[in-house]
Amino acid sequence: MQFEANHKCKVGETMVRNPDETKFQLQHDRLLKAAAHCFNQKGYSGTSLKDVARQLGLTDAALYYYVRNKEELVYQCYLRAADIGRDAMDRAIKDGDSGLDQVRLYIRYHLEYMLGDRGPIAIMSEIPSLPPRHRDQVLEFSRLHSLRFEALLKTGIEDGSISPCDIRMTGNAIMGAINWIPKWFHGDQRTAARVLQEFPEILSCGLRPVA
Amino acid sequence: MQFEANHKCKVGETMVRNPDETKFQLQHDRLLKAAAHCFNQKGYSGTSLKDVARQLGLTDAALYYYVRNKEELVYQCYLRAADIGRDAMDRAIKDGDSGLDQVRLYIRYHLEYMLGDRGPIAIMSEIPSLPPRHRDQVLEFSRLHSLRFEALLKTGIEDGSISPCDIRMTGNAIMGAINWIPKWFHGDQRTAARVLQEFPEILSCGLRPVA
DNA sequence: GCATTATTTTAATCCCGATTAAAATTTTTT
DNA sequence: AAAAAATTTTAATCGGGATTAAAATAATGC
Repeated sequence: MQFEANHKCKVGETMVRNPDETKFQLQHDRLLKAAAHCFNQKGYSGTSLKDVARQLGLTDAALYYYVRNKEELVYQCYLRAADIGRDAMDRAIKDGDSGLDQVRLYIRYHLEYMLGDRGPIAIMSEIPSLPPRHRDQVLEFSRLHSLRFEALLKTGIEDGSISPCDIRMTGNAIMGAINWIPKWFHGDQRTAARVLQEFPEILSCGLRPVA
Repeated sequence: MQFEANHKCKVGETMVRNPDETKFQLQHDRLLKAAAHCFNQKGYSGTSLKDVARQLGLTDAALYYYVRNKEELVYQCYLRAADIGRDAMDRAIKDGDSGLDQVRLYIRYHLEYMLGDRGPIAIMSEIPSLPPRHRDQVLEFSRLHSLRFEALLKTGIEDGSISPCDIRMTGNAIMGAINWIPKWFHGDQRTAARVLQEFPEILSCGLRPVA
């Protein structure tokens, strides 16, 4: 994903786009993470741009250099979250053997991202409050992701690694448990390790066939 | 739990407390449910009192007859949620046989309340944004509830109905899956029945000993 | 070191939502 | 039906947070 600065650049005329945008990219990335943290903590409307800015040692007005407005900030946070989720899913499908295996790996990879360098990731809990265009797009991404996850379950049931179940509900349960993590996890590495250790097993062991 | 009107009543003097407070109670209860619905949907800060009032066919100012302010509204929603959770827990412990049985029953009862007449129930996702006094109290209730749930798991492990696991993480996973439901459930009875049918099994089948 | 571009701040504006007091309406009591 | 109490509305205040423009500062290329 590529994000652009808010400032207008007449390319090839007076102003020139910064050829090496790494500085901007880096700050922009920090911004999305700080925002994700705040949004997860206090919700979209509950966090002021000042809150986010404070974490970056900036003024609220400074954020407008990186983002058109607050709504675009959540939007981009959500896009980033979708990206990361997709990434975890892709890897799980590639690396996984059976369906159960892929499910377990997806959970693992996703958690590694959430709790590791790429975290915090915004939980998409306020999609309805986005304006129609963005909402529909994010909703579509979210729907797609759910479908892919459900497909893993289906695969598992077909290859016998997962015992038959209501795919939709099972998917909702597993995703819910994952999405709720930011509500009680507050960054200590001890706990992060424990989550990484336990969750993939907890969330997938109920799927195994009784044999 | 008993809630009082915002209006001051000099009992035994000029003004007399309404002897039959059922009208007030009823409206107050409707208010908490409407608020819970909004809060679950758009978050605490994201919902205006006007939003809540609209659902009741009232003006925003009218709500102040029932609660001191917006914060007290969430607070009471959370107290109500705690009450209902406690209720489900009490019944589960009373009715349940083994630890696993109690866990399953707790999930069942809680879902019946959430999706039935007592719903919607506010998910306590914004405890941190309450003012210190209320926050600490709700946090305590929440902590207690989690402990009781973990105790069920412990009982189950001891009586052999649940296979050994990380109690804390398992509890978090199950509670998370439940708490997330309002994010995707939007009131259709078809789905409600399905949740009720599937969730207790999904969330507890992973606990059984492999044997 | 100068000129240009990139980044941030200062200092306003603007609007929305919470809150309140007083007035109006509805309900209950007698 | 009048009086009292309960409930709701109207109309105002008030502050906070989003947003913007212009100015200031930092960084970079030459």
